[in-house]
Amino acid sequence: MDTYEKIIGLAKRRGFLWNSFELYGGTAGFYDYGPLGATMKRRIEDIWRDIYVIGEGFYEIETPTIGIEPVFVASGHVHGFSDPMTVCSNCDSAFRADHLIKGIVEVPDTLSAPEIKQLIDEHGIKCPQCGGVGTFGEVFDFNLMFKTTIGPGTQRMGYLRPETAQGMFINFDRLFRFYREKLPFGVTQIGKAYRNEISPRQGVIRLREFTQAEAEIFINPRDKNHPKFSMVRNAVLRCYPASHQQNDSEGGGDSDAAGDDRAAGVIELTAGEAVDRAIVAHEFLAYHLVLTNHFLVRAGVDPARLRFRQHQPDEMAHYAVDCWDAEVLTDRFGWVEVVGIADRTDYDLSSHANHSQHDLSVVLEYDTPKQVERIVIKPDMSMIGPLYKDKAGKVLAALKNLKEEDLNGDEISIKVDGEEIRIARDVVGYETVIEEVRGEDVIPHVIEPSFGIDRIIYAVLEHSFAEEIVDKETRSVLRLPAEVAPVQVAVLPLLTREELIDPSIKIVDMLRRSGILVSYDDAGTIGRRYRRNDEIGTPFSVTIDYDTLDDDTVTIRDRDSMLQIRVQVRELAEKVHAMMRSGFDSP
RNA sequence: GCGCUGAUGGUCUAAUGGCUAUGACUGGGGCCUUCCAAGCCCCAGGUCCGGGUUCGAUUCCCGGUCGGCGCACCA
Repeated sequence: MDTYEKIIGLAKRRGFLWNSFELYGGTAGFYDYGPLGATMKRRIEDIWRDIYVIGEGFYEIETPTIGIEPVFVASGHVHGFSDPMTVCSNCDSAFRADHLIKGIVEVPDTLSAPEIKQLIDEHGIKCPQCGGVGTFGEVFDFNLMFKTTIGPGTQRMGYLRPETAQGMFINFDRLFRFYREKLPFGVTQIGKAYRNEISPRQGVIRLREFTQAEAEIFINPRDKNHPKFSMVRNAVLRCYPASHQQNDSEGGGDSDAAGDDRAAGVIELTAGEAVDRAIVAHEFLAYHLVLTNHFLVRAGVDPARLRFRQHQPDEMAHYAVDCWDAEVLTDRFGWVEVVGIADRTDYDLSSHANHSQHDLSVVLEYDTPKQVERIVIKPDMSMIGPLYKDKAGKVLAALKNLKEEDLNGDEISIKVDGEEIRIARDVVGYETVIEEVRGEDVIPHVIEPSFGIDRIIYAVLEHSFAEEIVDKETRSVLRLPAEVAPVQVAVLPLLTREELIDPSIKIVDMLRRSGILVSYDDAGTIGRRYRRNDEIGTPFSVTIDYDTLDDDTVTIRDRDSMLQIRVQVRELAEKVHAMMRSGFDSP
């Protein structure tokens, strides 16, 4: 049994993760979070909020999970998020149609489905599976977005969002005002996204409905330095730069098997070095690599099984400047992407500006207004008007665009509708004025860290899972950080006796009132109950014994060391809170 | 989506063309028990779905669903 099986088995048995719709036979690509899973997920999301919403001041917004068609036309998902496919009628194998004609056309992306089909037929493409010629059926587009209709009738198309990002981009102008028209600012969203995967497998690693936590940070394209970079300059990152990935068969490599040397190309360096040596494109991106690293480790990812892999140039979206994936090492799937951190430039805002016909540029005010010398051209319209009649308007516009150097000589040459027109110099007057320019129009660039919460939860489960031999028995333990454990304290009467149960119940109430997630368990022997709690990652167990009745003390038992300390009941809540922050207080 | 393969209590598993479908673990109740899955008694719980063959199907056949592996896919 490999680790994946153990984790999924444990998660199923103990109420972390269940296959959805199991009562009706189940459906691939959907998972339910059970009581412990949902609690753990919420707590991981809260760590994320603590870092991004509170720590960075990036407010969280909430936008619909259904989007209208124009949004996804602008984002490129309607056209780009689908793949042309075709099926061989002989062996029923399905193929990417554009891949079949790769050797024939340079850019198959631009072709329509019928055009691809025609090329396949003309060139007698063989089926890679069975070798059949002329066996391919029609080429059809398979779009990975779930489609629906909005309102009665079927007129208006809607799509379930394939990412949460677009909801933030299309609110840019509102957000910019909210943040009082200053760059940089950030906004976040945690929510569901949907992709109708062709063949989802690998359990929770590839889902049709999943949770994303995304931040969109709008920055000044002229200044990608980060105001707080000095605070993270010395933070160490495990980087796997594109230039070190040559030996990998594929840049992606997220699910290729084995390979113990995969760490070979990984280098450890500080964020400062990464920027100084131009390994990471700029400070803003490096700052967010560090922040991502903080978050993942705090959530319970093993730092030794975490790396930042840079996208290869051909792997990156064409508009992106630089892109890094946080990857975690898993037992069965190898390195798996859990976070993508990209500089998306002005691609999204420009595209929405074009498609929506709304200007999304902002004025960047200079610190001090610049004095700019400018010439103002003053043509004599009483001459030009009668001379050029219906063309006069265009002539005027062309003249206004002239530069000072164009005004030398006796004649001025302009082009109107491709025709050269010469105008006597003395018809056009001009003067030089000093203007105050307060700023310039720019479209902000976007830094986007995008987190796959479900994958992170799986990674945390796997990385915190351990089996150890204690007294010849195997002890399964989830070494979850106290901050993410779905049960923080188990309260256990040493024996199932009324005189111990009564004070135990009182202690449960007391701890719960102080905000601790408590479970109470009096079934079976004390050892069995410790093991049960080890398996779900409960960091501390409080045991009530006969000494409790005498001197009002209880023991606190530490999940990881299995050691115990004795504390006064009146100090218990405070001690537990302290230990959840800074670890078990060893005897 | 294609090919191969599997599916029996919550979990793991045995067996079978007809008989009360096996066992372990877990779970519930009780006895015992003064700190790391001890023991004893009792209880609950199962043949993935649909169709076919058959007097009779959990078992054989076909289709579906789900899982695993390989191929393809993973903006």
